[in-house]
Amino acid sequence: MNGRQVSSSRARVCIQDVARHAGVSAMTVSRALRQPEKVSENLRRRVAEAVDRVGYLPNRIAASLSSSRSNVVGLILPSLRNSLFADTIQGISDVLHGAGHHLMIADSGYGLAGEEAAIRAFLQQRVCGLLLHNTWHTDAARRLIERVGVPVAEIGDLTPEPIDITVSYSNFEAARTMTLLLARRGYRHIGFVTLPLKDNARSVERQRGYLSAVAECGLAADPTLILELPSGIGSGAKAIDRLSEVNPGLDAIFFAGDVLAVGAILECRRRGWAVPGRIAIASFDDVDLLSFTDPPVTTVRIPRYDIGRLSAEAILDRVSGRALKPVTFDLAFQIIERGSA
Amino acid sequence: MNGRQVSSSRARVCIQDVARHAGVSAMTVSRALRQPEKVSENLRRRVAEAVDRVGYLPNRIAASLSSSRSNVVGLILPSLRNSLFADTIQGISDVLHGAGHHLMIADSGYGLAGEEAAIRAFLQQRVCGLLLHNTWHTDAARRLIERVGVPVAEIGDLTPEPIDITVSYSNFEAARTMTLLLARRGYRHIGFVTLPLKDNARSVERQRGYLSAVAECGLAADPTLILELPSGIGSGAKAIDRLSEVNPGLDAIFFAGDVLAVGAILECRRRGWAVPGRIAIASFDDVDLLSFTDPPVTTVRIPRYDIGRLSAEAILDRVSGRALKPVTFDLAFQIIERGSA
DNA sequence: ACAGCTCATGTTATCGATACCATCAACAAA
DNA sequence: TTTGTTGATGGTATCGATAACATGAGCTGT
Repeated sequence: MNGRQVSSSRARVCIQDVARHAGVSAMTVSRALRQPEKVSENLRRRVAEAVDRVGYLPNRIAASLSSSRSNVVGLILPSLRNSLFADTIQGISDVLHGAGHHLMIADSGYGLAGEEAAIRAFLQQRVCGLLLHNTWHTDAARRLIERVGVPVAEIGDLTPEPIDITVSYSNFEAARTMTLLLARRGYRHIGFVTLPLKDNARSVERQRGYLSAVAECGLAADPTLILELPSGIGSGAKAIDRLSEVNPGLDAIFFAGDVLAVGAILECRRRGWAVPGRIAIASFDDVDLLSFTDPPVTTVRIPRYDIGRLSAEAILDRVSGRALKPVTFDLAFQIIERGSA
Repeated sequence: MNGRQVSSSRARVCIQDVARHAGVSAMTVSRALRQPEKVSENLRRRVAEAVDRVGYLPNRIAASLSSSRSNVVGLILPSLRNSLFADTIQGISDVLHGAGHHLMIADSGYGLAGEEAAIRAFLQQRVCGLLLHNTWHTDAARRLIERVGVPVAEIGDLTPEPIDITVSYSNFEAARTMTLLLARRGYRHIGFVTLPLKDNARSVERQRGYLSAVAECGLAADPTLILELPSGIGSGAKAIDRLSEVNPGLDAIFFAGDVLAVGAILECRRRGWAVPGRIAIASFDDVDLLSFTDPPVTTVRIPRYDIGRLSAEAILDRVSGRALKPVTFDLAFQIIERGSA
């Protein structure tokens, strides 16, 4: 007897104890719980009884080790603070929990190195799938994932070099489409405000979309029309300030993310500028607030909940062997035309 | 040889393989990785080399089972969609990941039964600690937690019957204080808008705080001044509508949560009502938007990030044995006086 | 020079469940 | 009656790491 330390107070109940109480073997208990249809009616009842008599809580850690099968999916986001991710998380969670799986969350701190660290940590936890919001990754991260062979879904953007599954929309097309809309409406000096570009494929793609549209329309690609600002409402006001100062002819601004546009609307009102009379405003991401401002803001709506739901489903399909090959879901974004442009 | 199915393609590397390559025992590898100071300089190097030659990823599942120690903390929120929780999650995550721990998240769907299910699931995953936003729980949930003996921190409110650790602020006092402020400012017909009360201790406490303040000031506890509405900006406008219709004398509204107040501000502007001239508005939770509206909104600021940080720290202290007893952190809320009241 | 220590490393049993195979009863087919 | 088949249950090795103890080399002090 190799008496390993056992915290005496709380008696850990294991499957053996249940087996004893039910007068069967551990194996049978395991089966009765996981494949009730495989055991006799009678046994099923006896086991169920024993389970709650002794207060048995199956040990998923042991089950995972034994079956080399995990029921945890890891999600890595740039930041947990950004409320835009909330819908996606809910979509993921709804699917996973509905299927008896669990969700682990980490943030990359908006950095590739941070993402790699999180991936490594999750692989050590033996997650059965990974959901990555980033589409840029370090080489080491890609190698790790490939070597382990874990299913991965990238959900932040469509990408030319997917690791595996992709469930997203085209940031490029979304930004391009919105810019074209502004041009079609007759705006000729369209400012563009982007969130930080560093390590952020989505921001870069949106900017490319803007530039592409501008070129298509034969408008000047004036670098003074572009501004990179940190997230937050305050940045909206700052953008109005800076862009209009340098570009007197400015007649529209496309805010490529977050709640920037709300700040801009408020700032315009403060200045007494008519929107869209004096300046038009467009946004990215349909935060519900945008429909309540005066005027309500024209924006790109992203199917965030669905991205979460579908990506989780794709991962589960892979985990369960129902699907085997990489797939790409190109979810449609939607332009919501409101009064601001 | 009991050939268990092994997916042949991806060779799982285990500690034994590292040991072989380094010419030492598995135990030594384990030590070299976890307690480098316990092995010779020389070995440390050889093991490190072997680790990345063979591409070893420690299996935390096996480690947990073997040591009966987990490095995963479970967090249960009423909903993942609510962006108010984002700061708290970030606080928790920062602490946990800084200590090599992980975060599992589930939502209770704003229901006690949902919470119990999530707790049970997390205990099966053998989390080393639980963070609960609710302070109301089913009896079964309380029994489960007690029997397992896992450290728990309740973070949504201070409570007279804590399970264990509490890290929060007093919803009652916060609401009471704000209501008193309004009364002191001379408002006599103070409306109160609450989020749904069902299964939600926080909402109930806030309402109690309001009622307590109203009573203290000798104002009438008029039930027509109280309105229960679902979350969302739209509810703000609806509240203005309904309350002012029934109560012509209404001179202030205290919105006890979420972004309700923003909707109200926007609605007032639409109606051309002066704030606070025609009606004063106060809010709960300092969403940054509230400081950008016109007028900016007087509100209660909750130290959400700190709640996350401190609760995670408290759990880790308990897990590591540094702390043993239940504690309560009563974090101060803060009244932010702005122009709306 | 030898008991007594310390420090580095190895051996073995174990955590709790599951995969795989063995077994055995009941029953159908020949 | 015998063989084959099906269905229910049990036995044993195993997943991959770690705790606890064992070992053995090098060192100290008297």
